[in-house]
Amino acid sequence: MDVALDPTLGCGQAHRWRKNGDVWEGVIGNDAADIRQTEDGLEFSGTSESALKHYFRAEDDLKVIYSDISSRDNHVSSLAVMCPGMRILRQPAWECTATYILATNANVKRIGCMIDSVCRELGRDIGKGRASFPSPADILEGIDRIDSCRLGYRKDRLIMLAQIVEDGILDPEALKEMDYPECRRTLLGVTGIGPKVADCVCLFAYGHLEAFPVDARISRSLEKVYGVRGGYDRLAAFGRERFGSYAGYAQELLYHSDIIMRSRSQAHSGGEHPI
DNA sequence: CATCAACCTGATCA
DNA sequence: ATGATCAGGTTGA
Repeated sequence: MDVALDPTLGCGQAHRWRKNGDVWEGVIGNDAADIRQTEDGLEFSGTSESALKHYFRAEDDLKVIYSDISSRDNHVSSLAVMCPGMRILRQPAWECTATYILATNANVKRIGCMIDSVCRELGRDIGKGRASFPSPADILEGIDRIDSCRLGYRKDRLIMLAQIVEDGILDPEALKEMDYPECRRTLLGVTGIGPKVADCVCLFAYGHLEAFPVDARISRSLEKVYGVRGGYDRLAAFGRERFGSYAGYAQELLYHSDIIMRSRSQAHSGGEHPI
């Protein structure tokens, strides 16, 4: 399995990975996993190889996927060359849905803070100072401690989500059987899940690789690179039509390149040299 | 279907 | 130092 850890774990599709030296520390399911990139693969502890392969979607043939989206678009083609080994993850359905409900209208840093505190306050200790992402029952049982997580208006949305899952009104497992349109439609029925979150969950949890989530970054990229502008549906449709059945991979490449570009331009803009 | 203000909170900027 | 603005959106009018 060819995978580049840095772009895969560091580009914001999953929010719980932190790089400590050359080791990526995080949580996969209930495993406190540590992963390190070596010359010829991965070195890992705290989890199993099968769990790792599942999480990294080892069955995705990057060669096929990259060449498909590259053949459709020159810009993405050059990004693919610059960023080999970036993979879409397969995150646990419940966790992914809950974290993306929390990840609305906040910057990356704050999203990380919110999710960390939710795990710390409501999840279970899994060793190495890490905690699992809380189950719906964990959240409902610890509901009196949730204020300390400072989720703002996301708090009620998270509680409602936990409640409908606990009540069996929404079954994250059942959505695995659905195709992309049905999965998306079902998710959109949940309070707090709009088109962007629905597409993220479709892509990062349910493996609908044709999903093309449009966030603020992608919106900027599409305008800058392709001169396309418009509302959510228009931009998402553009992405799916242009990049095809692996539009989600193209989206991640565009997203990742925007991070690189913006961090570069910031570094050259001057004016932010503290001390 | 497009537009728009309001919404928790914490960081950044003027 | 203190107020405005913004940040990986969603909702309801």
